[in-house]
Amino acid sequence: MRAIFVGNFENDTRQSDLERLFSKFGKVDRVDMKTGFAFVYLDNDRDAEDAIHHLDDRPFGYDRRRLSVEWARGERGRERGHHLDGSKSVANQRPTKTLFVINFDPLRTRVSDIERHFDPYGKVLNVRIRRNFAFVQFDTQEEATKALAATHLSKILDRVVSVEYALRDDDERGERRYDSPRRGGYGRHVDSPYRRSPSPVYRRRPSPDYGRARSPAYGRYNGPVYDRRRSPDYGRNASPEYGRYRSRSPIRRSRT
DNA sequence: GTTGAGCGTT
Repeated sequence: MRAIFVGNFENDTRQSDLERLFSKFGKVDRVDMKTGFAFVYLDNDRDAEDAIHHLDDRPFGYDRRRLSVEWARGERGRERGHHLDGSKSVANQRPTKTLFVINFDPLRTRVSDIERHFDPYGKVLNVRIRRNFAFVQFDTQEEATKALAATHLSKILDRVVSVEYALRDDDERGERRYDSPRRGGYGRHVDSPYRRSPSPVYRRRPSPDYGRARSPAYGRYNGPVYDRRRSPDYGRNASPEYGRYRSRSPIRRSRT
């Protein structure tokens, strides 16, 4: 089952919209909704071909933008056993009571939604959303494990989510941080004459800052973006300058 | 125009 790439739909297009659209051509296995594009899986590749032929370049949605529909490029789009759970296939080894949840709709999903979603599987102690992912902490490992099994690839607000064990359990979070400056002596790697990191740590992908206001530059305005329909202002245009890296200009002024 | 976001701070 190959993945079909779908692009150029409106930003408020939902997974179910695509599901509905593609289901006319065959059984939809799943839709992996990303931002601005999505991957659709039809059980039958023949049906997929069919869908591609019929849907590519076809006006869709309120704005009647022309969809881009084609076979997904890249390895992940090809057959290769499908660990296409959206995960990096290197899910976490070590079970933790805190689960890492990703791929929900970062704009609409709230803590309460996630909480409600995981609640049936145990006592949820804490839910935190950060950017495009969330952490759900359970009281016990059993609950967490059970919850993971039950919710991985389940839908939250219409989006299929990936659930994994978090790298760090909420419990064990940085107890060692500012514990006490130089106690014991596990700081042998810190006393180098150089600063911690001399070179600017390359940020990983410039992942969008969901939840936070991304200064202009995120999402080009192809025209009026406020009258799409619905509420013109979700309140996220506030905070004009959220970034500290506001001045990326060469004002490095090496201390003189 | 777009091809798979990935581990957090009180």
